Amino acid sequence: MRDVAAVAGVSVKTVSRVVNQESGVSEELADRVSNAVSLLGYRHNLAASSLRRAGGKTATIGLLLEDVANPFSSALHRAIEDVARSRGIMVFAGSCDEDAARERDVLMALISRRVDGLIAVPASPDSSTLLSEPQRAGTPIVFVDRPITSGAADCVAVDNRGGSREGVRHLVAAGHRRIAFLGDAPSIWTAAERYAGYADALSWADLPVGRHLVRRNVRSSAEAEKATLSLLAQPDPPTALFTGQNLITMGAVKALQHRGLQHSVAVVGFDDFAVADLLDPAITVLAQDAPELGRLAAELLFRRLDGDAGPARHVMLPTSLIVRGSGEIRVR
Amino acid sequence: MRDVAAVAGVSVKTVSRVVNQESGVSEELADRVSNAVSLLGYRHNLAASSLRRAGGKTATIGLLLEDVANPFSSALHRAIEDVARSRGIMVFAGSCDEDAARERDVLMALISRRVDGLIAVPASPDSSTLLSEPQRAGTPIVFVDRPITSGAADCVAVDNRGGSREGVRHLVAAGHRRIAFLGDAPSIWTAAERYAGYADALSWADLPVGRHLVRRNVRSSAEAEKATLSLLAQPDPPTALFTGQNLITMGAVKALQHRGLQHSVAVVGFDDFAVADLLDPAITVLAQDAPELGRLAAELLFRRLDGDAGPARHVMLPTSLIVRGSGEIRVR
DNA sequence: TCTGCCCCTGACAACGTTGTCAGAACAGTA
DNA sequence: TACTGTTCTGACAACGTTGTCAGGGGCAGA
Repeated sequence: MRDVAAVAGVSVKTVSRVVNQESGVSEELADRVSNAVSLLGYRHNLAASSLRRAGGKTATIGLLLEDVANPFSSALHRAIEDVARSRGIMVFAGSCDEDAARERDVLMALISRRVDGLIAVPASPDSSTLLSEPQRAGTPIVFVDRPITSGAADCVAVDNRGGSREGVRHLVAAGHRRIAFLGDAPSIWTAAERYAGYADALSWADLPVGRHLVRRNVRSSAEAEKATLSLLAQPDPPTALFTGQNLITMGAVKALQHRGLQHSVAVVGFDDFAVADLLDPAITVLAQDAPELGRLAAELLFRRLDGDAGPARHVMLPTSLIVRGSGEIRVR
Repeated sequence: MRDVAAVAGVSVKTVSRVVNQESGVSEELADRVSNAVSLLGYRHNLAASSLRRAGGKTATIGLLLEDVANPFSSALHRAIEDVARSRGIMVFAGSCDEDAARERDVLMALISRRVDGLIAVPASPDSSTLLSEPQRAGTPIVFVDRPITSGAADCVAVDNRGGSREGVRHLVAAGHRRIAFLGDAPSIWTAAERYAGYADALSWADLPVGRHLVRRNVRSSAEAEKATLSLLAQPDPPTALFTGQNLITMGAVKALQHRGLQHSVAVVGFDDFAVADLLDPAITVLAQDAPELGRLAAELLFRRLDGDAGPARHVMLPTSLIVRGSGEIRVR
């Protein structure tokens, strides 16, 4: 900037004014400065700028995701990026792998970089650092997909419980009475909610929640496949499966295909996935609108950055049941 | 930091020393400082630090992707993140949507933020800004998935042409002589290479490249579906399809299912995708190792950041043919 | 001609750090 | 005791920018 000023024969402050498009610089000087800028290939240094500027805004937000490579996370990421970009803001994204220690590391790295705001999918609902550290630093944080129970904070999530209830009722309506549940670890809030919805629907239909029909610690597609095989090998096997997550759905379908039961055992899965409609039968799912979730979270965050100091808001989005075939297989 | 110094009764420089874990601070003072740090909840400001520090490193790299939400891009992203994190470096990722103007915007935003290095999937092979701007700023850049032709630069890519050749030969070996090609816009380097591999294989087998069997501007799954239907409606329809990208593969499969031809028309696709093995028939694909691609790109970049000033390197990874059924359907 | 006002412009300090260097305190040696 | 060397500490300037404020010049009105 000093060099530009020297070439243009003005002061650095005038260069600063031109670069920031402030008013009150004569056209002639502005032109001289612009020319010097392109001559020297000068690029504005945002870090130095935000250091001095009021509020020290860095035009940067941080994103704590489960895994940037997972389709749900990356759909959130993209939606948030789009909102951020419309305001000239860049996004740091970090993967936490459902691991509290890793989550804390990423959080601290983001705070060190003085992000203006944070959006997080919390690994655990009772993380205290996720609330206290941003608060201490004066950085607003919005939670997506899962709330946090250790304090009040903005949150955008889907109606996991209601959606699951609807999905399981759909199976009941097809005549099923032995409906199995396969889900992620109950420590994950969404998995717990989805199980609760399953239990709701069964009790609404006056059906018992059979322990032998429930698998609540399924962590991967391969585990889902094994768990499904073990469910099917029982004396009184389920006639329908409710799967609590897309990887689990895929594993379960694989197991059904393996046993040649894909046309006789019904499946409803939580979360849509690519080509679910190309399978035979096509898979009935409860879809959640991840882009919308991300967009809303970003807008909540930017409202905070714009000065909104109102009470914490909770936004709940509905899921939608997409009927494709696998969930409409009637009981034999 | 000034506050911490006041509380600990030392100078700011001593606080700086403790925070950076420099040697040569007596244990007593270091303890006093540490206590003051946690008492006040002080957090190191990396932006200010990098402003002053030699070389002005920001411990940050930038990633220019096609779309953070696309599975290939996000797999790259994750692999790069993992290498970066092991060095305490955060990653900015931006989506360019194959659009040169958008790419330029993201690039400039990253340069303004003084990223230490860049990794890019270039939208076009002859972008000059993508080389000149980082060079001017002294920021090393590594290209992934596609090279850039307008100058010498590090690049990590897959053997698109060789892989496609292998895939098409596989179809030829199953007796096919009318093999269609469906691919993305030829302006995208990978699409052009894959088409070249297709043409190579046909000429190797002394088969003509029939214009009526080639569709080179397919941009989405829906377009692929339409294009496939039009190919099949011809008087002399193809007996096999070679699809140049996973969304195209999905669209083509959908069209085949629609016409009930999935068991009579062979398909080999470039790029693997989730549940390709659950379809009926399961889809034979040429898989590329995206995480490895990302890892290698990140390591090349960090080698540059560590001072390697050698000539530009090109790394080429092989693809692997995964035989699953759809590509082994023999000609009737 | 002088006063007052507005418009431009630039000098200077400050943002939160760290590199440089000099000084203080102490121990060891002649 | 005087000198040297080592270890620890702090004052100061600087990184690249912008907020603040004051000064210079031009113009209208008295």
